[in-house]
Amino acid sequence: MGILRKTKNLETILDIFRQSNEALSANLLFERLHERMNRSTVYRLLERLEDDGILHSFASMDNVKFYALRQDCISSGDVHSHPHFQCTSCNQVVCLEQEVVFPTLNRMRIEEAQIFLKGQCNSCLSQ
Amino acid sequence: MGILRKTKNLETILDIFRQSNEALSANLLFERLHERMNRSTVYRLLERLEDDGILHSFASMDNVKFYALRQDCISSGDVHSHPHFQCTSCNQVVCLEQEVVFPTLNRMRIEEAQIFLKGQCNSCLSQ
DNA sequence: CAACTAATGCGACTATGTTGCAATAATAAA
DNA sequence: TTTATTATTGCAACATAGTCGCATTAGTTG
Ligand SMILES: [Mn+2]
Ligand SMILES: [Mn+2]
Ligand SMILES: [Zn+2]
Ligand SMILES: [Zn+2]
Repeated sequence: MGILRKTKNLETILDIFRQSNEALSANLLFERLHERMNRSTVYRLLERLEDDGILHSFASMDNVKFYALRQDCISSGDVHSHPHFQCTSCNQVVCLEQEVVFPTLNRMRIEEAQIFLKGQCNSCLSQ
Repeated sequence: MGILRKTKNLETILDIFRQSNEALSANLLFERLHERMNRSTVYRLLERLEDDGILHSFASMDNVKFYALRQDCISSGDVHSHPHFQCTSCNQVVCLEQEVVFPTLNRMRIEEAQIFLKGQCNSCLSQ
């Protein structure tokens, strides 16, 4: 798969991700677009951008799929993953820098890992 | 909150959790009940059992809420959490024993943490 | 037993996400 | 530039997970 055509909608969505370092759900994105893009299109573009390796996705604790720009990451035999954090005050979701490595455990082969944290973000703490 | 009345439905659901150490979603539970309990009742009982501290819940990577019996766990200032694991072959979801402690980070106050792992479980690996 | 009210079933509803299809627009070919 | 090709879009209908109001049922208490 991958991006075949560079459309206006695709550029619009990419710009939103580039203009902030937040992670966004399809619905949050849809709201920021002031509903000027069809809901299906938003979902399809997010999927395409993930297939293409430009975005990555993860599930929030509320069972909502979030997307964020993919940073280059280490690859090796072990599974790598960075945590995601949601502030319980301002609700912002962000990728945390710190990479976590999951060593192969004795009794199971780990292939994918997700760490999701909730709490108070720095800017909400200092208010 | 908490359990006020010990009903048949409640016992039925608790028995299913006690008879295996799996984690289950509302729908998986509904299927195991051979649809002999109303869907809303399943959701409501899961919520009640969680409020009462008998079950705990977490989100799977597919954005589905899973429940499992709550084991007694350490409490201290730090946030404690055990990982959850889903086998990509047999789809079983289980709680892992190992506790993970999240120390308070410099720039944010962590209040809740979730680790979700996917891969091959022991019994699927040895086949 | 009767009285009280939590729990249940039912149906309608919300939120999130998916899909088929005809129309549109990005790209390639002429 | 114009035309042809087909990926992308909007739309509507659908799917799945979960919630809620309300009348009925069934634990619990005395
Ligand atoms: Mn991330
Ligand atoms: Mn668990
Ligand atoms: Zn915040
Ligand atoms: Zn397995």
